[in-house]
Amino acid sequence: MAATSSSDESTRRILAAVRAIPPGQVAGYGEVAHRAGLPGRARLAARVLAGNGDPELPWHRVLRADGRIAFPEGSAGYREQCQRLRAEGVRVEGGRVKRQRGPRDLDEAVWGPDSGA
DNA sequence: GCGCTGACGCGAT
DNA sequence: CATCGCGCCAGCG
Repeated sequence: MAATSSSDESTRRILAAVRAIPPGQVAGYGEVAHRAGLPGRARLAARVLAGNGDPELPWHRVLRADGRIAFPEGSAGYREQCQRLRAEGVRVEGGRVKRQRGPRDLDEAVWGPDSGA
C-alpha cells in the first residue's frame, strides 16, 4: 500500500472532526484543527475544506474564530453557508454566526455548550 | 529552489 | 468593537 503521508492523514482527521460537528452547532477552523490533533493548523483545515469532495461534509458548520463566515460577503460560498446554517437553526447576522441559546458567557458560549464539556 | 497567496488565529492598537 | 500586523503551514507559478 502507498505510504501513509502525514498530509493525507491530517486531512483525514480534519474531515473527521468536521463530520463530528452536530447539526445546529458550529466550530472554528482552529477548533476543528485542534480536534484533529493539529493545534495551530487552522489554515490547513481551511485548505482541506476548500479541496474537499464530499457533499455530505458539513463544511458550512465551520467558521472563523470570530464566528464570522470565512467567505467574503456576497460570494457564492458565503450565501450557501449562511443559508445552510439558517436551515439548521443557526442565527446568522451580518455574516456573523450567533448561537440560539443566549448565554453571554463568552467562554462557554463561543462554540458550543457541549463542545468541550 | 524561491516567493506569493490563502475558506486562519491571536495579540496589540 | 474594528482594524492592523505577525506567525503558521501548504499549494502553486
